[in-house]
Amino acid sequence: MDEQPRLMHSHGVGMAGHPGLAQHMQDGTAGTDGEGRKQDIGDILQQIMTITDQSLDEAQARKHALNCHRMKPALFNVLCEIKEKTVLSIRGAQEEEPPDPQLMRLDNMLLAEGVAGPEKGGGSAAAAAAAAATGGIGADNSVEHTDYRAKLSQIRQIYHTELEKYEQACNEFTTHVMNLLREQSRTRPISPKEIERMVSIIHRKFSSIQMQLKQSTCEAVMILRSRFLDARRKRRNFNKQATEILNEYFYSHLSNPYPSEEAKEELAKKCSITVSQVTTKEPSNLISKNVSNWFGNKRIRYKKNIGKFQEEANMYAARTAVSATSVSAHGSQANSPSTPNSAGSAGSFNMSNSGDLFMSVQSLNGDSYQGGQVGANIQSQVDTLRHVISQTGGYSDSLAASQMYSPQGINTNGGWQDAPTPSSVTSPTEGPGSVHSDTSN
DNA sequence: GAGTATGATTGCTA
DNA sequence: TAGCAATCATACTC
Repeated sequence: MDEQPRLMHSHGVGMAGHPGLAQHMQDGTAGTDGEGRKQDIGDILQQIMTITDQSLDEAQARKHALNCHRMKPALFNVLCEIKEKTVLSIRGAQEEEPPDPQLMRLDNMLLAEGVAGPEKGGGSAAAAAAAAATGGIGADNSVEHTDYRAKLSQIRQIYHTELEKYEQACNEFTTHVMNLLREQSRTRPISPKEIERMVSIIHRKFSSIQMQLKQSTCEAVMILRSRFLDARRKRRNFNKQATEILNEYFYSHLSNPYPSEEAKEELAKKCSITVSQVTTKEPSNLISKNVSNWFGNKRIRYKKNIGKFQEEANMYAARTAVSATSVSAHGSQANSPSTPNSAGSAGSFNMSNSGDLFMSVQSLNGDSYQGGQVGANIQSQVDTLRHVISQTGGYSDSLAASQMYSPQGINTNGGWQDAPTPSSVTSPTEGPGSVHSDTSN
């Protein structure tokens, strides 16, 4: 039996937290004979093997007895030697891992959004950027800005609460495992490296949970951002007055409903179009863009379904006609909306009183109307009067029976005949007067 | 909740 | 680049 010298030799390995054990081991083997030791080791091993079958109290008592056993230090020493030999196998796992690039991306994003790191006003930078994208000013916007910040702040709060919980749980669990290992180190050799490794395993597990938290937080921020920035979600109908003004212009320029840039801006101002209704990416055209949209939609929808717009056209035509008559009768020189594209237009666009329209004066179709300074150029007055006349049967001879009203300016191809710019109006396959609907709706 | 109205966007053309 | 046509997405109405 060549074990004796090894049993006697202590390497002092695996005494973590228990420096006294090494000394105990060195002292514990003196004065024993070979046969007796064999018996003792057999007993100890037997007791260890059966300890799990016992009750907690019994096991504790047995453990205490084992710890006090005279052969325990020798056995412990053997275990230390074995441990020393096998420790090489776990060395590879000890190496530092490079930081996870995905985790870094998530961290960076959370920092940029103001969710992680120091409080930066609840993501005000991001909110400001988003606000800039939608125009940057206006009461609506500030409300949305506040809303965005509140929601971001909520996300931040949840994130930090959860993170704190995870960290606390991680610390508790680590402490628990370390205590367990220290306790176990009384009966089996456990190196500090082994404890470190165990701790790092625990940390890795918890950091993967944290990564999930970071990922879902990022997703929440992205959803919030996209909702805040998505202009389509923020569509607001123009108010009634704005629609009146735009319709007024449209029907009074039916022969050429293509307002110039200046006219668009003037209309936008008159309509008090809010920032939330301006969603172009190009700041230079912020205001007139939605007017362009409105006219674009109007032209197409009017052309597609003239029948549907008949009544509306009559109403506005009548209003404008009355206005023109009134203006003419009073000999006033009303400034009219400039329509550079339309022949005969003159003067600058001025709808200064259009906000007070439609009061007191009875129009041809019974609507009330204020004979104010409605901006209408000569061409548009002619258009309107023709329209009214056509409605009252004045042009009946020249109109096909199916065409209650031949819209001024729309040619047989569906385009506005005297409009120089919309040269691409070629697609309608049915003539004006046929009823379409906006197919998407 | 379904149907409709309407402002905005996208892709294309001239 | 403006405008058309189709489409989307939301608001509004019943």
